[in-house]
Amino acid sequence: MLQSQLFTKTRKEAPKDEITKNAQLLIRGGFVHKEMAGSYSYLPLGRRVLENIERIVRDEMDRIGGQEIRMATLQPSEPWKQTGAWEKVDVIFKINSRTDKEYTIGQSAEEIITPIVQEYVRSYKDLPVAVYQIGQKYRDELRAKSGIMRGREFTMKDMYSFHETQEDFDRFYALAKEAYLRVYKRMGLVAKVTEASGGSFTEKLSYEFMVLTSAGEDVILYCDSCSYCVNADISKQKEGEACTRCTGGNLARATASEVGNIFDLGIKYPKDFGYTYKNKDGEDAYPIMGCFGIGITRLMGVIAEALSDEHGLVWPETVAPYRVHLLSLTPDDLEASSAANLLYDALLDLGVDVLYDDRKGPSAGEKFKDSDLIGIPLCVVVSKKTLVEGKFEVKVRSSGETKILDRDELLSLF
RNA sequence: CGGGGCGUGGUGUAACGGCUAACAUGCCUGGUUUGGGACCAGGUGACUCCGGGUUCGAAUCCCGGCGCCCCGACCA
Repeated sequence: MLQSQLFTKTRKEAPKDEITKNAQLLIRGGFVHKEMAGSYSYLPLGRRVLENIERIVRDEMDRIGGQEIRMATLQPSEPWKQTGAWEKVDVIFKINSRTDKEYTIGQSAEEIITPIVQEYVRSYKDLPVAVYQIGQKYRDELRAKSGIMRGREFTMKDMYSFHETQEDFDRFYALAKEAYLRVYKRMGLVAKVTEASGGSFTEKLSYEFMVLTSAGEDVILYCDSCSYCVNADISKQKEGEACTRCTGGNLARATASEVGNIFDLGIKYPKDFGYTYKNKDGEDAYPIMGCFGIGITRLMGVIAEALSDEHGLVWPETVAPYRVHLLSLTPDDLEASSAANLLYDALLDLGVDVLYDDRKGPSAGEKFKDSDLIGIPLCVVVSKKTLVEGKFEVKVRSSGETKILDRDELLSLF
């Protein structure tokens, strides 16, 4: 991508009403545009980041047998009334057509997926099954906040699984847990599996996946020795007390952001919809159901919060909008600009995603500032200074480490 | 939803109740520059969030609305 053609521009200053780092940096870098409180548009750079996050999530869900679908976002009110959610869940957006028919726009999809699976999965031979989607969710939050981290519209991966037995659910839950932890790790984040309330879903505990960040809205207590972690909301223990799950560990306290969760739904939804399958003995039985969420847009915000520095964003390679930011410092110099053009083409030939700052106006300093702000992992500088020896400067955004390489050395990095 | 704060060119700010609403940045022209948001000159851009009211006179004071942010509550 030629940066001279990129329609978004960076900004020196963030809008004054954005306090959180994720919103400030993402707006300044031209990744997102705010439409209203809790609702953002994703611009070229931001859209590419989201796509990369989605790719990782999709990859891991497919790996544990998830089947991707796409459910309707505009949904009938009836199934929501059937389960009681229409009255009980206050974040549901309710809309009326001009003929006064009631609809909702999806805030979750248990009410949609259960009847779909019911139609096809009728035998124990068809179980277990796990189905997921990645799509927009809409929740009538009383207060949107924290930039893109808590909006009224957001992107979520929601997976639903159906099982014959509790044991089989537990087996799949363990698989999903590992997949979730891989998802976060691949994005450069460290998540903790946290015991939490099941909300209005279930009496049982649920598990939340928490990334430690000061921008988070949850408080967790975690053991400094074992992997035990609990949401402070439901913990009977306090910071500094001894861990009850291991010997020698003490509980530490931290703010964190929830980037995923798992609920054991039991047989609530199959019961509500009269969904039974035939078991081995030919009897009708309710499948046990689980739901598994990952906040895609929130992950983008958490990465922006957790991995940025005073100069701007620092994207991990796996989610970065481009892999290389190629800066042509002296585009008016014929020799330098043709060297940059050749390098750009060579990188494209190798299949490397490159943002090429070929702009003629901005000074060298401005290009460096922009590059730091946008946060692409590798910055390659083409200028007369190093070109006299036939070399290029390569800078790693995260560490600041710099190397002077010739063309072959540079291309061999990819 | 309770409490607090804030609404002025695209963005960030200024302006005692009183002159043509100022400055920076951005954007456009031209020139000069090119290793950390460089410089010079000219230009563009605002019904001061909306609606009422007070006043000779309102960006400024009062009332109502709307919007945004923060704290809390809430959070499938």
